Amino acid sequence: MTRKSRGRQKIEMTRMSKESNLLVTFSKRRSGLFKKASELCTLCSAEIAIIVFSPGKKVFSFGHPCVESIVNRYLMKNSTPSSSTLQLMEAHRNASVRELNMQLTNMLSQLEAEKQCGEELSKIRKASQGTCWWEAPINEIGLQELEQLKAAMEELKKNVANEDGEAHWGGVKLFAGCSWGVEF
Amino acid sequence: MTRKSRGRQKIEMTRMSKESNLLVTFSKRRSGLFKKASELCTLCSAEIAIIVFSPGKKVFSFGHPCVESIVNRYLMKNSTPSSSTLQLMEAHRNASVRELNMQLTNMLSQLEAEKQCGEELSKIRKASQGTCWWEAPINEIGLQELEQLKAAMEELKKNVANEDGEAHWGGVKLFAGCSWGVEF
DNA sequence: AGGCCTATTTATAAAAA
DNA sequence: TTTTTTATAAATAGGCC
Repeated sequence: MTRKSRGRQKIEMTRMSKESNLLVTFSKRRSGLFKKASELCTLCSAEIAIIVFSPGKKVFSFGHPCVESIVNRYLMKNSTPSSSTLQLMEAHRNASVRELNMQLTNMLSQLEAEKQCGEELSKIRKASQGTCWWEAPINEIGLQELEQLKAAMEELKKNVANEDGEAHWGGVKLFAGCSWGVEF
Repeated sequence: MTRKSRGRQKIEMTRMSKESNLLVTFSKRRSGLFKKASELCTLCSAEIAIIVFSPGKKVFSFGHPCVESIVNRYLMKNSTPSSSTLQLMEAHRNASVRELNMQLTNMLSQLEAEKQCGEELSKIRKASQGTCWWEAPINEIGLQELEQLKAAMEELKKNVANEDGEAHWGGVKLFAGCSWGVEF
């Protein structure tokens, strides 16, 4: 009787040369991997997440109890301000930061206008001091605080515009941008 | 001759009852799982990340080329505004959002002061219109824009204070908070 | 892709080191 | 804990549907 098959053959542990073989092996071994994972989960009460990108960039995943919860727990443990964990957040917020930057530019011109407005008021009040009976008392602190606000926002604008992704303001890291999406 | 061992025995696929056995099996099968994963990577040019939490909550991971890059790619693909992917970002930014809220409160009082300042100016200008030779021309647009800015910031403040984690402003999602950390 | 088959290679349970 | 041993259970390469 002729052998129906030579049975399982030993293979060299390098990238498989035949693309057709590679595809079928990928499929078989991927399911084997997921099976091993699920066995480890049930036998030992382990929690496992597996993410696989195929040679064709398709994504497969296994998770017990689910991928997200395990990945989040993992990222929580490993998150430090400068770690690459933040890269995801950066990517998600980049558009938002640009938006914020634009809004800040708008706010700055608004505040510039307000400052000039305040200066006019100051001039007028000085010039007319004690001469106009109708002049109400005005809080002197307004202009001073406005100056501080303007300086602070200019600092913020400069830092947000930095390209190193580590903007600071007064020694405090700017942790995330915000998209305001308002038209003044 | 007496058998030295009965060899590998079939086991039931449920949580192992003997804790000592469970520990040994976890260790062996975990390394077996990681070996299978690395073989799949080399044979098929796959990219794999595995995160394992042991029964004792210790974390083990395998990644080729590295866990972070694969997890990030996975999260990118699966991120939708309402998905639990955002929970991580939420957690990272919650403190920052509180800070932002505080800053906005400060800015609002600043702007309130500026608005009153502008109103005083308006009054004064109206009252002294054409009567004071030293009055410089003042840009009327300042106050109007200030009103808009104030309304917009109040809206933002209200939305940032929302606890559903989905603040909006003018229909645009607030995608991330920002910690300014400035003292006015 | 997803099963089935067979012969063979691998993984591993149990015990001991 | 990891490693070794032994004997056996599982996984799988290469076919073929």
